[in-house]
Amino acid sequence: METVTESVTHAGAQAGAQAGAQAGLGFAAALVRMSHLVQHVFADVSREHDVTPQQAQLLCVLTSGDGAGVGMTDLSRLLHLEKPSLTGLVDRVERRGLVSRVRDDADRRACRAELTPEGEDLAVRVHGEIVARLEALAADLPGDDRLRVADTLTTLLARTR
Amino acid sequence: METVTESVTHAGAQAGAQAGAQAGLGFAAALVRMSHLVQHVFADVSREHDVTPQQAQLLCVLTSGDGAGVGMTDLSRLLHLEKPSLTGLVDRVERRGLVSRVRDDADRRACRAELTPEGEDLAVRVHGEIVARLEALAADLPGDDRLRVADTLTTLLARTR
DNA sequence: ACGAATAGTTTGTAGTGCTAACAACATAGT
DNA sequence: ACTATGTTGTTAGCACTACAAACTATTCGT
Repeated sequence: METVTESVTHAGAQAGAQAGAQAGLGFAAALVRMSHLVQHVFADVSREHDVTPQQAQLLCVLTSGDGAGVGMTDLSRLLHLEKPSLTGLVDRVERRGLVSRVRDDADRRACRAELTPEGEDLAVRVHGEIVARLEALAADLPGDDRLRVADTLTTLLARTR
Repeated sequence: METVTESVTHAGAQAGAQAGAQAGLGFAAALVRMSHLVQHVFADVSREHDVTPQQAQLLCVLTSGDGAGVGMTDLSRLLHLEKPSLTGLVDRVERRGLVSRVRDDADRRACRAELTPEGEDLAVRVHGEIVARLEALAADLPGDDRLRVADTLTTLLARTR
């Protein structure tokens, strides 16, 4: 616990020192900045494909499914959204013809969101473009480092489930 | 360049394969997931302090300054926001008494955004809490790995400036 | 069959972020 | 000095995001 507190002070001091220096960001600070960069890439790519980042994320989550569509409740968990937020998001994406709601035969309350062919197409293009840009950013990084980062982050992510 | 293309296909195949497996995410996929996690932490902490993530980010950026405040144009660059978006954001944060606009003596068009004492206080608390949670998440990670990730990401971030 | 739980939607509110159009000031050119 | 041009920040209007509270329709436990 002392380690944590110490790191906080440390990172705070660094952040206050100089904005553009980039000399040895703390672990947390590096993650935060990286997160902003990723969000930025996400926003750029989404915009170029005429959807919002949230809509793009919805499409990408749907591609990960087995193709049978995902229920609204599951989706809200996957996207960390309350149900009313999701209703609106799916509404807007459905209006654009990228997704369609399919009523569940087994449970007449439920419905699943499925990608339309255009939605599938867009999702694949957006996903590919985002991955490509991130890989491109790291292109001149030693392959070893890239692998270690991916592995370490994967481990860290696994612990949060 | 071939490496990039290959990685894309690779990551795409992995993403489609299984959602919860977590076995060896690609570099880009790991970054994207990490980004979502960070965003989530940001949102949680901000909410607990009764501000939005965007407002919290604004406060944090202002603490990094030398205390003399930051001009709106500079802020919009730092936050990747168009100027009208920033006007609104600063309006709302100013209404909450966390920031105040100070007119520039040298250029009477310009103004600088400065943290009020309460804003400074909140910024420090939010920043500390975010860093603490991220460090806590990585607490059971080997210190070596944590350092390497921080260094590699710092290098990567430096190249995008 | 009846009450509680669940799936999703509607309503109302606050905030976000963009473009286009604007007002005020600063600066360079003549 | 004076006008043209650029800069700084704002306003207006739009679409989207996200939430809580309240609602409808259906399912499930007993």
